[in-house]
Amino acid sequence: MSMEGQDIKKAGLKITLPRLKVLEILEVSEQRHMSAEDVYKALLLMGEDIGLATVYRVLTQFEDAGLVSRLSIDGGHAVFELEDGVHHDHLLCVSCNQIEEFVDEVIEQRQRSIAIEKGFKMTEHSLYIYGICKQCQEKN
Amino acid sequence: MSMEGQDIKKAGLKITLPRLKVLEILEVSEQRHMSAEDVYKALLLMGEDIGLATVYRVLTQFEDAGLVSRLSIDGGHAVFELEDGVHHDHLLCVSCNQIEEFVDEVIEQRQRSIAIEKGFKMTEHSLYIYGICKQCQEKN
DNA sequence: ATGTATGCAAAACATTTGCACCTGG
DNA sequence: CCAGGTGCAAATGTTTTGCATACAT
Repeated sequence: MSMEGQDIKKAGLKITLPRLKVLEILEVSEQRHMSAEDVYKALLLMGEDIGLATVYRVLTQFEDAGLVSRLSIDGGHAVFELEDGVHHDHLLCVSCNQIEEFVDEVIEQRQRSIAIEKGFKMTEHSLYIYGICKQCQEKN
Repeated sequence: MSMEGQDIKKAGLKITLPRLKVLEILEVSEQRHMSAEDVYKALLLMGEDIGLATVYRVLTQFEDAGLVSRLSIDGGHAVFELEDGVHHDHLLCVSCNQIEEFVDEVIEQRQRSIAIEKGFKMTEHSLYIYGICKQCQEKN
């Protein structure tokens, strides 16, 4: 029995099989960024019979608990990643949908300044850089 | 007959009443950022009987033509703004949904550098700062 | 005339919710 | 035991699409 039950309990949630399995998928999956559908399919492959609605509910609860964070890709669907406590932004390949992460303190600082200039109390921000990754450029 | 017909024609589109009216709404409306639904309702108020599907189609065509740009707010629905040729990013008030614009050359430059560092050929980027605007802060 | 554009209703899509049943502590 | 969790199906909200009709050039 792994340790992640603790995280779930700390979030005020009961340790149930669906919640353990969703967390496990996020941890063991080769892809760091997964949609609810991705998680659902991975669970099916594992032989777990967990409904898609439950996957959505669990991911939302995990988000509220700070265990995962939700990225909203270009208006369309959401993807989730395990929260590691380190804020970062994302680069997305529009060709292969690969996602890379980056941290840039200059941008963070400018954002804070802009919010202050405009009289906003910043609650969060989202920055996505879209482009074609190295591998996809080489492919053409 | 206003001049905007030219823009529509340049985009390779026929000058039709729905297209002229949608463009007019975007130009005369007090709100610079409008959802398809907002445009649709404004048309109804004007007494124009234009279908919502047509509004979506026209806005998408205008986007392709570079006449408007589409913002994807926080995963949910899209809003459109007239394209003025000057790139800018957005600050959104999470309380009153007001949208402000800003331009920051430092952030633009850092984004370009990051794309290069990561081997990406940047195609576009989106940056949204969420927060509580001055007026909403004062209200509480 | 004829290729486009439009309106309507239906479909699509991601996500959420109501409700009866199940289950963890 | 029983509050909370789950599965399923139906509802949601936004956007898209099929198709028959109407219109711009």
